[in-house]
Amino acid sequence: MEISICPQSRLLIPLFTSLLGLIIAASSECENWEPLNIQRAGGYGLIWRFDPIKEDWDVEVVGDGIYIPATDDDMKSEDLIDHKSSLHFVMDNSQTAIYSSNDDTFDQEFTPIYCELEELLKFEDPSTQGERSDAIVDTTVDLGKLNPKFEEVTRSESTPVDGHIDQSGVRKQAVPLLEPAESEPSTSTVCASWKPDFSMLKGEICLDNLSVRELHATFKATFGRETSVKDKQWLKRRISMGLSNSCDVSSTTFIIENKKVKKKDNVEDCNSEDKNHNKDSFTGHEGRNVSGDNNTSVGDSQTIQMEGHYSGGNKTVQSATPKHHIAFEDDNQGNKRVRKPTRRYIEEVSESDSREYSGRLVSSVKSSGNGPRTRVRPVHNIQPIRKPLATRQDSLGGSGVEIPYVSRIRRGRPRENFMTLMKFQPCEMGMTERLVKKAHDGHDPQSDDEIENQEHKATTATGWLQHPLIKESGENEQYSEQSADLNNNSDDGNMNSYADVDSDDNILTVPTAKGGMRRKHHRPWTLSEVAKLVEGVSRYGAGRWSEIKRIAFATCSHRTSVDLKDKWRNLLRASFAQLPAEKGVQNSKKHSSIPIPAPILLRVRELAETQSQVNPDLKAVKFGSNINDIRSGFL
DNA sequence: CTTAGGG
DNA sequence: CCCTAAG
Repeated sequence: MEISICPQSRLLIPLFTSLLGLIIAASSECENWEPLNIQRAGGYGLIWRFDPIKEDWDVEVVGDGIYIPATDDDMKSEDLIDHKSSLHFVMDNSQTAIYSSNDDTFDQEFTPIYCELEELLKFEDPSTQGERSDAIVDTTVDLGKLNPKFEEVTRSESTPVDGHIDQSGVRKQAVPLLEPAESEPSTSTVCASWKPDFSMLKGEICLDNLSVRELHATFKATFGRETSVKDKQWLKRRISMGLSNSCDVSSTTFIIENKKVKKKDNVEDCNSEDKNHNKDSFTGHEGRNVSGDNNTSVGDSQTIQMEGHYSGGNKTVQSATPKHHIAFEDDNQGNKRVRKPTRRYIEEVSESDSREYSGRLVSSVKSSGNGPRTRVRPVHNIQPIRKPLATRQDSLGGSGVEIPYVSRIRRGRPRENFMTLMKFQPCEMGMTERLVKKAHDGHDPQSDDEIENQEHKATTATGWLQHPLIKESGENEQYSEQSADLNNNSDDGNMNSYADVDSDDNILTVPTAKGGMRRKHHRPWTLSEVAKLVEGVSRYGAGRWSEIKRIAFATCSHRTSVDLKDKWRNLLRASFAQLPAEKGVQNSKKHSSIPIPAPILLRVRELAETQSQVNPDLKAVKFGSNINDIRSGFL
C-alpha cells in the first residue's frame, strides 16, 4: 500500500498519521478523496508505503523531500489545504479510490482499510497522472458498505475496478497497529486513546533511525526546548505528537532527508509555493450553507483537521461533523474514538518535562469540551512558574530559526486555521448568504468595508439593525479583533508579535500602543461582536447566554457566556446612561474601548425594555407587546 | 454546566 | 474580566 501525501496537506499528515491503518477521515461533506496533485504541490511529497513483508510502513520522499511547513500566512488568508488534497489511495490495479462517505455509521463502522496501493502520481510522469486522475473521478467507495465486506478479501485478490470500486478493490488487513498500551514515562490517558500515532508506522518520519541525540534535537525543534529524557521510545512518541499537532508542525521547519527529520533553515521557497497552492481555496466552500447545525459543511479534510485539533472545541463547530469522527478499528473495545492529543496533553507533556527542573507540576489549563478557550485556574497547586517558560524564544540550535512554543504559547485561542475556517461558517443568525458569498467571492477588503458601512447606514436609518450583518470582522481594520487574531496567529513563528494581543500567558498586563497598560486577557469588544450579542439577545432573550454563545459566537472561542452576560450588562448600563442626555452619538466617552454606536445602544435599550430588564419605572412603554411577538419578529 | 450578581 | 454562589 502506498499513500501519497503532498506537503500542502501537511495538516493532513498528522491526521493521516493518526489514521494510518484506518486511513480515513470524514466530514459531512468529505466526499472525495481525490488525487493529490503532486505537481502542484511543487513536487514534494511523501509516500508512505506499506511493506507487506515487513508489515510495516516506509516513508519515501518525493522530490526534494522538503517537508513544507504550514506557514501561518497560508492559514490566515487561505485554506489550509486545497480541499482536493486529500488522502487518496491507489489500488493494486492502478485505480484510485475516492473515498466517499457520508454514512452515518461511518465512525462506527469504519475499519481500517489497507489498500494495496501503488504509487499514485508519479510526478515524473504527467501522463500517468492525468490518466489516473480521470479514473479517480468516477471511482467511489462507500465506506459503509465497503467495510464489513472487505474483511474477507484476501490480500492476493485483485479485482479490476470499473467506475465504481467495489469491495474487491480494496482490502483490509488485520490492523497490526493496535498494540497494547506500552508503558512510558509520564503518559497521559489522552495518549493512550490516541493509538494510531507515528510510532505505529515505522515510517514515522523515521524517527526510528535517529539517535537519542538526534531525537533530542528533533525534540527541541518540535517543542522548542530540550529534554533530558533518554528514552528513545518516549522521545519519538513525543516528537510524533508534536509533529502531529498540525499547526505546530507547520511552524517548525523540517527537512526530511534520508528519511530523517531535520531542521530546515530556509523556509521561504516553500512558503511561496504554499501560497500559490492555496490560492483558490476559498471558492471551494462557496455556496455551502452556513446554517450552523448539522448541515454545516466545511470542506473535506479541513473539517477533519479542525476536528482533530479542536475536538473538544466549540460545539457548533463540532456539530459540523458529529457523525464523522474517526473511528479506530478496535470497535470491540468500547468504540473508542481516535483522538489526537489535545493541546492540553501536549502541554502536559511538555510541562511534565519541565518538572524535571521545576520540580513542580504546573499545568492547570482548563481544557474542556467547551472549546479552545482555556483559562488558567488556580485550582491545584499551581505555581506561576510558567513565567520563565513562557517567553521562550528559542531558536533552533542557534540556527536562528525560531520555533514557536508549541505547547504553551498557543493556549486559549483557536488556531487561525480554525478561525479561518470559521470565517466561512459564520454565525447563522441573520447571517446572510450575501455576506458569506461576499466573503467567498474575493475577500475584497473594500467590499467588506462597504458592508460594514451598509450596516451602519441601515442602523442609523432605522435606528435598528434590520439585518444585522455581522461581519466577520477579519478584514476590517477598524474593528478587526479577529484580524488581530489572525495576524497574531500568523506570527506563530514570529515570536515578537506574541508579546501583545494574544498569548494569555502569565503576564497580566500588556503595553498598548498608547502607552497604557492593558490587561492581557482583555479583549476589547468589537462592534461586530456587540452586534452579534445584541442580535443574539434579540433572538434568544437576555439570559440565554449559552445559547447565544453557541449560536452567535460560535466563531469566537473566547467570549464565554459569562462574557456575553457581562457585556450585555455593560451595554445596558451604557444604553441607559446615555439615554437622558440623548446624545446623538456616543462621543463623550474617551474610554479606550470602542464607542458603541447610538443605534446599537438604542436597540439594546429597546430589547431591555421588551424583555423586562429595565427598571420598572423606566419601562412605561412596555406593556403593549408580547415578548414572544417581538422575538418572533427576529426569527 | 449555566446563570446571576458582586468585585 | 474574574470569582462565586446558586439552580
